[in-house]
Amino acid sequence: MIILKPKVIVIVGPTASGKTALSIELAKKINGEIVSCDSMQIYKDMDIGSAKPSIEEMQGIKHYMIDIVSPDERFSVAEYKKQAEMAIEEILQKQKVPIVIGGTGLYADSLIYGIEYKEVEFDAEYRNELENIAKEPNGLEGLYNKAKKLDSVAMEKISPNDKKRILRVLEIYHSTGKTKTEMEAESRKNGVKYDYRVFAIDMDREVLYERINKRVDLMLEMGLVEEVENLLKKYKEFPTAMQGLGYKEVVQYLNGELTKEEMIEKIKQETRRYAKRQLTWFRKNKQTIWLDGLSDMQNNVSIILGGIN
RNA sequence: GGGUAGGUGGUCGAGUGGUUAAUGGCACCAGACUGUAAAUCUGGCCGCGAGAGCGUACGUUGGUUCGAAUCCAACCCUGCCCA
Repeated sequence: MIILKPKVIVIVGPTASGKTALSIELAKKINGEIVSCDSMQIYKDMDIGSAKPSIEEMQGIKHYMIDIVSPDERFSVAEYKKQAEMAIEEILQKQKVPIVIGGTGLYADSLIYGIEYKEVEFDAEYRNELENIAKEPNGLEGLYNKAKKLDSVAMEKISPNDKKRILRVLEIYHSTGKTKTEMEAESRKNGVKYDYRVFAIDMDREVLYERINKRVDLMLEMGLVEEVENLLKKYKEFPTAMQGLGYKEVVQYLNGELTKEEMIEKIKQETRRYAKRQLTWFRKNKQTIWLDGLSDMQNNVSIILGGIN
């Protein structure tokens, strides 16, 4: 007898494509609960800028993976994967349908492909050391070559300019004694735990960009600047949280590096570019069923219902 | 009205007689992506063509020249200064 893996619905899509509304509609219809897949909504006190769904919007549907870490803590995909799977398990135990929803492709893939992240200690001192070397003239080039000697396979895909990934290759080796390539091979060993059904929302690019622009204006009206001011007051450091779109620009504005108009334009522009990158990511998965964000929501719900049977 | 600086590809901005379809930045498009991912990086980017290539381009119209975005003339427009 074949044991079927439990079904898990995944809905991805660029910012401002209507994921929240669709997911809640769907959850109501199929007795589902929502697992957020968003690298910024995990942070507490970052509500407006991360477009977190409000209590009213949630309409009583339980949401997981929102407000789970403090902005002054370091977070990572590995952490996400672990906790999100626990959430999925919990929902399944309740005989409900897990709906993973969000725009962070890396996080979504960690679930969809069942990537197992082995323990890798974060060594702040080593990171620092590497950062300093990278700052020197030809420093990055040296690190690139060093990484290439360690793991030429991984480095084939990494540009000599890609500091972040070069550092990562070195860090992995530094703290585990294994290469990134070895780690990746191990990470896929266990296979996928659930029967993921992936849907992605797309929409006319121009309309999407319009919606993004409007949403940024709305965020400002809702008090994004005040939100950032409060964050800065409340927390001392932001190892990962301040990478969030909208947040770093407001900080620049508060520091006098940008005028208000420049800040607004920059947030809009960066958000548009981000949306484009998200779409690129989602296109990679050929199993994905695409939805048109501009078509009727009930229609999209039906497509999803059809896609999970 | 006088003087002066200028008008370059979607935009900003180099280029001052020929390897110039025109450096670069930005936007835009496409792509990559396994522990910072709303991050980081790569490629393309006048039109047509798979390509060789062809066509059209540096305010306008003429001119000089074997050859002009680059020199000359007139005109149009913009900024600044003086009236």
